[in-house]
Amino acid sequence: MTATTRVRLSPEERRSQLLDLGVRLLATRSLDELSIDVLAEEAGISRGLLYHYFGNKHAFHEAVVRRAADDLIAQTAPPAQGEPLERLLTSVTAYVDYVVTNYEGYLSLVKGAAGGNDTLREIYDEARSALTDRVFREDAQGTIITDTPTARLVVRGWAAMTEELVITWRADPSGVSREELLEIIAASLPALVGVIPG
Amino acid sequence: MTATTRVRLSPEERRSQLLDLGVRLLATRSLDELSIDVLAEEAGISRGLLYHYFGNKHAFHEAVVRRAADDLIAQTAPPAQGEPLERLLTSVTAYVDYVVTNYEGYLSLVKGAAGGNDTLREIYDEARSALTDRVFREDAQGTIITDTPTARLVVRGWAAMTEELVITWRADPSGVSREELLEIIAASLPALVGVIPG
DNA sequence: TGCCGTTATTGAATTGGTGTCAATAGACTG
DNA sequence: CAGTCTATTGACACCAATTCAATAACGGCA
Repeated sequence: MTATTRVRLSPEERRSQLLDLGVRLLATRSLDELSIDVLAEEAGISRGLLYHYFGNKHAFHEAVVRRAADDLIAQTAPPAQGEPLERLLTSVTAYVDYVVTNYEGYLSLVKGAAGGNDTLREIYDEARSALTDRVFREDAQGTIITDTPTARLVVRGWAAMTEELVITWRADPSGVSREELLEIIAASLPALVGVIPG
Repeated sequence: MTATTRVRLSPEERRSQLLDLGVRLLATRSLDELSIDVLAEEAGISRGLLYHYFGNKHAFHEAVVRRAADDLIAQTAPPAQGEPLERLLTSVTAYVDYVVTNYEGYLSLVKGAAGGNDTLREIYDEARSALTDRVFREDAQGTIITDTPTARLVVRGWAAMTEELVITWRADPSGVSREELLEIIAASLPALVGVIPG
């Protein structure tokens, strides 16, 4: 068919192109439907080239997930200035909007990472931390929360809850406004922290 | 090797044997590592027989997940009697203990279902509902919570948080006792409900 | 402008697991 | 104890993952 002459790119360009395409395709299919065949076809290259760059399918999937996670992290960076609670709200808002906009792709990312191997889960965990730890890293005064094992556990739980809320809401927003959702998420953290025994 | 003569069982027996084995093997490997080859080998039957009973791998996986979910539901059934809050605590306790005991298998179930197709996710959702809806189904008076779209959303978020808490805690319980964990989970629901706007 | 070397890229062959199906052989029945 | 039903098998077709020796763009140099 497309008997075009082969195009030769620099390794960085090619690698980047393939990763971008991989992330983009996650909006249409799940991670494990993202086969070497499909990717090569869409990219207009041979399957062999993918192996040249990524070694095997798992490694390719890892690289794609990492790229997607980096996108997320970059777009939800909390502001450098402001009150802890205010920064929290800003960051959460960015997260909600990101998920709303990139819904299908985000779903593939989450499901793929959760169902995948340990490496995938680690990458995903890092992205989650970006949403939580960063906001409190500079909250050394403990305005919101003091750093204990229990507090860490609760914050982690809060992050899981937040993800579930946003995904569920985005799938069916009926009856709940974006502002209500944001309010619930932001107010939840102090409420949960208040529940810590001791 | 095992050149045993073939054994002929009734369809119900065989089916049940294969599902039990499938659930048991989830403690050792993930859902998609549970290949037809592995199962047939472990069961001492031919691959063809698995296809005879389940049609294809997906259907087999669904059946295994459903069986595992049924186990969970059965073992976390809330008591018929008692105050709503008390019943909640009992049910949550059963859930925590179930996860602690069947950790590896539960992980495979959760990851497999989350990463899988819609059918798998539905089965998994039902199991989650067993932990939440059942407790409140008879709470028609609204002692704990009134039934609104927002409340449903929050309860769903609470369930996701609970799962994350238990799994994370079980992986590394240092610094947090089982009783503290239970207290956090049980107290979280009223705390979260209190955060609902309006 | 045209040759040359480097290396990005290909495609054919191999491997491994999924799914199909006609043939085989337990167990029950008369 | 032969006959029937059907649980069970094993060989084969198929598709996706993976390997690797051969190929051909592109930049540099004459």
